[in-house]
Amino acid sequence: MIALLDCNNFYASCERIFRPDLISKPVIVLSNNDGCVIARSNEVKKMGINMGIPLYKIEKIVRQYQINLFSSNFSLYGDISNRIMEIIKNDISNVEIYSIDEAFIDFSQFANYKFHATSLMHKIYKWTGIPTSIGVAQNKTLSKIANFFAKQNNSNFFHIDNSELKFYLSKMNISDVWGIGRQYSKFLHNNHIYNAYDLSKQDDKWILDHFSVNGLKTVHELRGIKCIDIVTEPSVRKNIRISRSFSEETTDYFKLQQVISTFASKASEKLRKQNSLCSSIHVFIKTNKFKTFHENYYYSDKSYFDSPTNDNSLIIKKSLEILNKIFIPGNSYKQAGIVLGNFVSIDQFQIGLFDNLKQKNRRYKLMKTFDEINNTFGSDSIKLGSEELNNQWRVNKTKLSPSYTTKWNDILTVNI
DNA sequence: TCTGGGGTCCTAGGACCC
DNA sequence: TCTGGGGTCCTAGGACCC
Repeated sequence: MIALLDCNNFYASCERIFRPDLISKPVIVLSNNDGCVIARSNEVKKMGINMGIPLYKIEKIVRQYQINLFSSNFSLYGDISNRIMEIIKNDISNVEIYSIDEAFIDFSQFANYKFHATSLMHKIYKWTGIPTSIGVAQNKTLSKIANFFAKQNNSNFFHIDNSELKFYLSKMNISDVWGIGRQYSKFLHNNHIYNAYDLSKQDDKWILDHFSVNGLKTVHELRGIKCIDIVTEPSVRKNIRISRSFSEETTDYFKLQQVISTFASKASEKLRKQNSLCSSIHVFIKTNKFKTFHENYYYSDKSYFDSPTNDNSLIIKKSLEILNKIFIPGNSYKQAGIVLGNFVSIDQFQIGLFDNLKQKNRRYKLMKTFDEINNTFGSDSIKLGSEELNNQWRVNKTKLSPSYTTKWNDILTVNI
């Protein structure tokens, strides 16, 4: 038996931890630059405000119902998430942290699912203030569905037995099934398949012809067969991507150089954290796609390193070379990003024929010290000269809450 | 009139997830 | 005026090999 634990309206709930006055009031969390809605409290969901809608389209309703808006505060959400996952892992060993607010938990050792689920949710709420719900079923896909019903019934817990599959799957819209996205839904609708039960009855060959093997796994799981395992070991990233939209468009090459340098530096820091070296780097800049009707708005190129690296300055240097190639003067850019790829583990690194080992070791030590300083004294304590000193023009977060749990300066003061 | 068979590797693009 | 960010996996097709 597999349980899916899901934090209810996670980002909105995080904002409420230190603002209990907002409990049962409408709360929205916005994307970077306060652009789109990325999390909604139940009150907001009931108003019919959809996920991903741009803020400017709902301004009237926001004013009318006095919805509380927040800029996204990922250091807060990440920290709360870590605490929740620790609580779960303390109790149960076989856990897959699936996303910032979800975990698959092996429940097969338990006889009384409801008892264990309820006590876990109770503990999480007591220790962190985050409300959660748990769905239990035969496999991952079905536990997602059970969780869906837990939320729908406001019961926080739901168990689906294999004998009840027909009943519940028939009530499950095809587009709400895990693994069925917009394109697949459209295709299935065109073929008169509307709910999860319909899908589970389809012929294997037909599924394989129109979907990938993952589609077939989903269908088998709907039939109650276990196909997708719990992955308890956190996997090493295969790509590291950093990109941002800007609050103001820019034509300034120098500004873009600073932005790309900063992204390259941050990405290489992540790379070092997971003990990897990258062999390729991909840089892109975009003009405003909502304003560009005639031509291409996406400019990018990819380049390879002679020898895999996680050296800040090499990665920055290469990224700026690419920027120089793709930059077109006169264009007004709205977004930029970099992706590091083709990783090798630092332990399995093959020394190149022309590598200067002594130099490499010195750089390695330098990077280590660089990271140690930033870890000890806070990120951005030191950075390379080509990076931005401040990025105030770049990202707009006017409604940012304090980082209550991760910054000394933001810690809560209690007056007695 | 007419051009084999069997394989690997890489990449771009498309699907999905949160 | 104002539209996010960061991932994974699979497949088709091209290039190349013998």
